Amino acid sequence: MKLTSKGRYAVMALVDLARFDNINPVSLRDISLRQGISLDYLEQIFSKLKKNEIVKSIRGTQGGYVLNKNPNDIKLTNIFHAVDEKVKTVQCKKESKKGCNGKATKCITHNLWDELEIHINTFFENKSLKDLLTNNKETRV
Amino acid sequence: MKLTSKGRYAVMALVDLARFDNINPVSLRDISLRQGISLDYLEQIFSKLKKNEIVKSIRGTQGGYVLNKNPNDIKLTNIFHAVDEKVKTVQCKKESKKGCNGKATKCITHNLWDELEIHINTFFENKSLKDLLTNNKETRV
DNA sequence: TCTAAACTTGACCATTTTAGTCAGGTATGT
DNA sequence: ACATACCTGACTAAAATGGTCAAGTTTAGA
Ligand code: FES
Ligand code: FES
Repeated sequence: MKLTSKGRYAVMALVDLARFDNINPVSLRDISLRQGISLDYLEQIFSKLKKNEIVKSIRGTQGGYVLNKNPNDIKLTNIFHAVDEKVKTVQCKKESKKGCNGKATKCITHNLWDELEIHINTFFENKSLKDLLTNNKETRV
Repeated sequence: MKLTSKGRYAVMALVDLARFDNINPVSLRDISLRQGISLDYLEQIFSKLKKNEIVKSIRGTQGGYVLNKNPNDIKLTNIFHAVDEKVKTVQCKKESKKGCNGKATKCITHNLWDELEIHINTFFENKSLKDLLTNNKETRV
């Protein structure tokens, strides 16, 4: 169980973006420099964030990206979903009656993974970009 | 974020083992057949479980594996730790003062990943093998 | 109008991880 | 003796990861 850097970078970059978003759009080059993330990689990530309407782009000189929603309305769930960072704990298809072992019944640990998935998603749903802006906040779920 | 099948199988196999453990040791071959896990792979996994004193082995004919502790005392944490399934959310070294970006300060999302790690580990610590034995139990953390 | 900044797209790739397999062992109950 | 079952280490195909590279298009500003 781990977190890939695509999701990690996406959140990082959005926090950075939210901070500097006040007046002008923020260029990826700036984010790249401030956060130490490869520019080319950022472009891939923001392409997805844009498709999912989390950010808007402004082309041309002085262009950049802008949040497309209120930081309070951007949940971590949305971000992860946008960059295909999937919290996948069950192995089987959820709709299917079949188990992950190909047998006709769900495996003996199915319920466990399902619970875990809920547990993690709850965390992500309760956390918005705004929560991350105030740096030293104590948040317990 | 995902779960690898090594950890998944370990839990599966241990639940199976706990169920059939009453009188005789349980052979990996049986677990392999019942759960649809490759025997060779199971051997790797049980080798680690044994090193971590979660199971005991009994060699020879009619041999097999036996739990080394009360199911109530085997937490998911222990199992995952045994098979090197790591819940690693922060990227940086925890002890180090350096951030994941190599800079002198922790990155702007460090606290978030740290909270997440705690959140997940809490789940694993509160869940024992015994909890998994009664199949249709409702457990909410 | 020209140019540089910045977004856009898609192909490409090296490395690492995963999920095993294979080939040999060794111990032991019957 | 011999079958059963544990034990160990080496090996590997396939997928995921974490990028890079190249070739655009758009637009503000000089
Ligand atoms: S995870 Fe759903 S059947 Fe095994
Ligand atoms: S995760 Fe700890 S500094 Fe980035």
